[in-house]
Amino acid sequence: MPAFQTSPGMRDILPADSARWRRLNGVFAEVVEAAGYGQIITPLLEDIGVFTRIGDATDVVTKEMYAFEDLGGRQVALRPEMTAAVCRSFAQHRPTVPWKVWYTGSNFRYEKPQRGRFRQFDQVGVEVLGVDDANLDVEVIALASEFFQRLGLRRVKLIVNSLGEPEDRARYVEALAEHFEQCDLSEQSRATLTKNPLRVLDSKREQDAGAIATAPKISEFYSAEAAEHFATVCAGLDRLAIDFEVEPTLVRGLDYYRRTIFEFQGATLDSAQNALGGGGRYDGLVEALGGPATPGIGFALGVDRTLLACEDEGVFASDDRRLDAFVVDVVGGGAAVEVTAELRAAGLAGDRGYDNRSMKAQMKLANRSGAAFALIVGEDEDANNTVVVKPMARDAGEQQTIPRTDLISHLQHELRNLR
RNA sequence: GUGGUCAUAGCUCAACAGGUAGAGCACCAGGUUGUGAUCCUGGCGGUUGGGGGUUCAAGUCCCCUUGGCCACCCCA
Repeated sequence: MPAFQTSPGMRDILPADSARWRRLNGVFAEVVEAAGYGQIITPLLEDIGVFTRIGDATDVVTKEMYAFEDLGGRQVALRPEMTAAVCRSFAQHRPTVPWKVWYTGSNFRYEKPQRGRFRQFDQVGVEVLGVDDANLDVEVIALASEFFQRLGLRRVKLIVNSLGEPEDRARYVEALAEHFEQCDLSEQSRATLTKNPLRVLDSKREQDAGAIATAPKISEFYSAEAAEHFATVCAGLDRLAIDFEVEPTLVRGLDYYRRTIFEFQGATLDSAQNALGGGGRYDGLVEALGGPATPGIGFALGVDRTLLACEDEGVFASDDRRLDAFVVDVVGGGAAVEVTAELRAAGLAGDRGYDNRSMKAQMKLANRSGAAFALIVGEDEDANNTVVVKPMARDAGEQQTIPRTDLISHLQHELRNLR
């Protein structure tokens, strides 16, 4: 019963998990940097208008924002997503296009937490501004796909769809509303219908299944350009041998999407929150934020959910931390301080015991640390300028007494033999 | 926001129909006066999430509250 604990939906990522966290970020950075993307770091806090001005009617911006007035009287919000912030940045700095950026960081949404859903959650993602080419859509989807592959995930399902041009989408929404009006929808879907008919397609309730199955299809409303754009995307994915399914009911959450949209689902995730990530085109978003008319596309992947999927697929088999050496300081003198510093200066990973604890206690620490060698500094060693080097592995041979001057080169030699 | 469910030691969990809280793991120490991982012995550790009520007596029953989990919703 601690006096304080993390606020609901927020948590500490402790060392055991943060290593995986770092690995995921590392893999992502490798994949996207190799494709010409540069990292962008934007503030956690933005003018609230960055998120509201785009006219999004979703819960994300209407009900779930951490919004408040700062001490200067500005209306601000913790970012609930990254895309709008990146577009704001584009409109502010007007970089030359194509502008290809990637990011990693936290977002905030005031939702009720459950498995795979937190109030502070991390995403990695990319955004590209200023390119209309459908082949870019292919590239962006391929990058996410490559990232999952590189992580070691095998059972990630890709679904894609196109919402058509804005006019196509508008006509479709109208037709959809008309259709659903005549159906016996669930109460919740009826409420959704008045806000955004598209999202009724997302309903998982059985009562709505029939109405959704008989609903008009977006593909019937595509203009020639939209149809061609989408066909190019599908052909490109085929060409790269990326498995995907066209899912006509995929609409994605945020309202600003146009044309290509896609989502990655964890096939193994036994959870309601199985969307690992998704994205799409949002031509028009930059303009809505006061910039020039600029096409855009991107995706965001949930770090927590991707890590859950990794867990389920057993991707991280062995990730225990390993030290090269652990210094056991029996005399509590300066020798151990020097030895530890020399280790680290030589680029070896080393820790040590403190508080003059018994040799036995410190050996236990050495064992627990996973160090390859224990370096014992006792009375004799301190007096003779030597260190006992003891291999910790079960069958790694006898310990040796080594002169301090030879310690580092001896260790480096021994470590090489271990690998 | 709605619904369900749960809350006991640092962790995982016990405690018959209300009788005054226990185990494993972890941690610490000793067995081994300079040596871990095994083994043995011992130790530390809890106002049973918080508050109120019923009762001679509440971890156990009732109410409120806080938090976790799961689902709806929403979405990553």
